[in-house]
Amino acid sequence: MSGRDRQLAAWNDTVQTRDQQFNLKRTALLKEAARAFSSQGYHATSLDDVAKTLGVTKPALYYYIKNKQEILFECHMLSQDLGDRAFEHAYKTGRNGREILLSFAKEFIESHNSEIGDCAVLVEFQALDPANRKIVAARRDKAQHQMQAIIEKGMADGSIRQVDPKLTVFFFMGAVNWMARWFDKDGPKSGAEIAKVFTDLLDHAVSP
Amino acid sequence: MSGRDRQLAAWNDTVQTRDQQFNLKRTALLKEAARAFSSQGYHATSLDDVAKTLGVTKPALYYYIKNKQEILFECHMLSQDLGDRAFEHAYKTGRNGREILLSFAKEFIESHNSEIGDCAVLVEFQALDPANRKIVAARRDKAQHQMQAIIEKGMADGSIRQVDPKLTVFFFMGAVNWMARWFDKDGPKSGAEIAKVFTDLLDHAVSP
Amino acid sequence: MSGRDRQLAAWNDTVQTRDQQFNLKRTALLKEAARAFSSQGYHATSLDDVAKTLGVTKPALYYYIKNKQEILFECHMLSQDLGDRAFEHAYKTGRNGREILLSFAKEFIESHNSEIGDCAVLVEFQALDPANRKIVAARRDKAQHQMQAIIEKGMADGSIRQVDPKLTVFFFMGAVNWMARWFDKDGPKSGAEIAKVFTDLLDHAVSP
Amino acid sequence: MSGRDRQLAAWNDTVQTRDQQFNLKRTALLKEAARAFSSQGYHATSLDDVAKTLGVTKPALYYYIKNKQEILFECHMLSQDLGDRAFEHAYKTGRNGREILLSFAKEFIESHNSEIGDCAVLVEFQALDPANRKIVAARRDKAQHQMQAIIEKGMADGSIRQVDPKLTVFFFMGAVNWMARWFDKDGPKSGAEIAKVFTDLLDHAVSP
DNA sequence: AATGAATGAGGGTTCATTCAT
DNA sequence: TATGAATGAACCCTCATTCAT
Repeated sequence: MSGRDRQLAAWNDTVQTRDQQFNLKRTALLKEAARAFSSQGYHATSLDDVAKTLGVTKPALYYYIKNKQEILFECHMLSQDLGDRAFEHAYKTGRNGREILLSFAKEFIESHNSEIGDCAVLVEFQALDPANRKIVAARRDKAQHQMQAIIEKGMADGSIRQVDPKLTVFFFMGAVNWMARWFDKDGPKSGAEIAKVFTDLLDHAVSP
Repeated sequence: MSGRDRQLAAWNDTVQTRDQQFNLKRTALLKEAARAFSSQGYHATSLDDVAKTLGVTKPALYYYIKNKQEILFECHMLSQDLGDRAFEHAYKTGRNGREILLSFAKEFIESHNSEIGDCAVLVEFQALDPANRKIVAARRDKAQHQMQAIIEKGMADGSIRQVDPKLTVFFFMGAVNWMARWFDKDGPKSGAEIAKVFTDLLDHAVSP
Repeated sequence: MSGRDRQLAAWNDTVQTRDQQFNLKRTALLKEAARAFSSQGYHATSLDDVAKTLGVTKPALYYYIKNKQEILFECHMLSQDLGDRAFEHAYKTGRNGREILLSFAKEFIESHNSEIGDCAVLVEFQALDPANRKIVAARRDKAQHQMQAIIEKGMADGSIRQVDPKLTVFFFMGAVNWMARWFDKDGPKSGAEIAKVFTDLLDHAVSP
Repeated sequence: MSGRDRQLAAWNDTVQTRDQQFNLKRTALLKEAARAFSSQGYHATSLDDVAKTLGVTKPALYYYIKNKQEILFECHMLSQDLGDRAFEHAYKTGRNGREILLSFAKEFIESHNSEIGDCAVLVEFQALDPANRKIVAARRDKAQHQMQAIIEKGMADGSIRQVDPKLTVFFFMGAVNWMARWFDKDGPKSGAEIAKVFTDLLDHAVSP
């Protein structure tokens, strides 16, 4: 059962309670939108397209969301939640800076490929409303600082060579964000395989 | 004299011949559009914005270009020209696979930061018309294969460790393409400095 | 107990028989709609607003009315019923043209302020469907002629000076209809006080 | 040549300079919109209707105005300008409170019937945006106070009997505003005739 | 008797594009 | 060469209305 089909199933499945139904459908909407935003971009995605894919008409979407902006904002929130969880997991499993960094990297990529859309590392920061942008930017900056701190810790404990922490984060996050534009869930490599390769490249890039 | 001012100067400079004038202005248009596309995206950039920045009205642009698509297409061509030149330069200066790869990487980043827009590594492949997309995709695939061949050569001559060539290319090109979204020519790091750091990270990522 | 609360009470009160219940709730609906139409206008009032004020959801309204038009039409009917009753009362109490006119005026204003909404002299004739408009126009014209006849009677019996009967009716009805836009039941003047002042102004306007 | 035709002529007339042309057309737009708002109401008037009457397509209107709200706001401004001019004229011509009041009343009605739309005493205060409403309300309140002051002056100088100044203003302005709903420029009475009748009724209503 | 969910029609607004001047 | 003016297509969003439950 492919990702798209799973979403449509979620939209039509009817065994749950009202509330569960609502949340399932809303999530299906967000995932499909995330997928579309990732592959075509926010402005190039019309709500008509999203609705058609979900098998409903455009106004039906407004039962679940306030407007198009809210979809984009919620997608960012979902993505950042995955980032937070990846951090938590990494802190628990890694024993030094480098291990924490690599654990985060792997988890971050894998979770984005499996949980939102079909690889919906979210991309369109600039399309956010000023108010929403502020919120997203705050979390994003915090995450960036967390990554930098991990790298600095690694440089201190000797597990990471001397690098520019900030640019190293940008370097890696660029590689990851860019996946949204080329990743194909039906392609030759699975999300997990890509996560492994990317993590390995990062490993060598920063190892002493 | 900053990049923006230089473009406006190009638009208004009047000593050249008709033909030179036309080409200068057309190039100024493409650069400004590339800059805008890079920072906000193709669909979020209106021709009104571009025209206003250049100090003309929207219909004036149509004297220099056929339509908005043509701008995007030409920007891709410019970017790919820079890629080709970076390859040529790299083949001349590198003595083994790794040196060629790194030479290309550095040249590619630097030239994009100095010659088109203010770092206009072009980003919106999906916004191209089918016809244009085919052309751009062909060149892009060729460049990708060139990079892969360089990596394979490096693995053969022992200058590059065993990696997945294709994903390594995607990894690095992601990091580079992503620059368009965050690079600030007035920021703390120059394009050349970033090129150095990114090349160094790539170096360690692939070195044996 | 304020007007709004009374309506909500009507909606929720449950001692009556089925039929009484139905009629009470339907009337509560019409009154609240009349109030909303009067203050914001027909097109600016959404059924969602009306439903929310009544503590129900929008589709529930359709149990009591056929559609939004019907509400408007029924409001006009209610208002015109009040007009008819005011005429009956005036004919009984007035002894000459002027007394009849003033009696009607006072009764008309007072009844509108107390019985429908919080002063819902109905205003949106133009928003009626052609079919409904025809019906309402017929009654309205009849009422207008009644008023003109009263004025003419007054001019004949010497209690009213020579005026243009039709424009005098328009003059006064304009003043009254306009109340819907500014009357505030919690304001400094009660409906009865305003009725008195307006009747007095009319009195002097037409007295010999 | 009727009012509607005159507007269309204004739209198409081409002898003036660019700037004059622009202003003429913008004014024609505002007048036609004022006419439509007056007879059907703001929300019931679609820009498509306005455009069609002017012989253009809807987006063409946006060359002259920012959005629908701006039209409504500008109409209020035009109307209030006429009010200001009527006050000035009245202060000059009237020798006591009553004369000033009546002079204002006559001028106000006449100018609205001849200068904006076909009697576009503006009506839809509640449809204004909060920001615009604040501005319009300030001017409206000032005008209301001016009228009250005139009435008080009349009561002081003995030319006006003891009345409630505020309600008297509301009474008369209601009669006048209501004209927008029934006045027909092709009807039996001209604007000037109605102005005369209404002023006469006001005169008797307030005279000692 | 009332609700959750969905639809179709319509309206405001933006924007690439054209054309006469 | 460049502008003013206008258009058509597309999009977001609202709302009255329906229907199964």
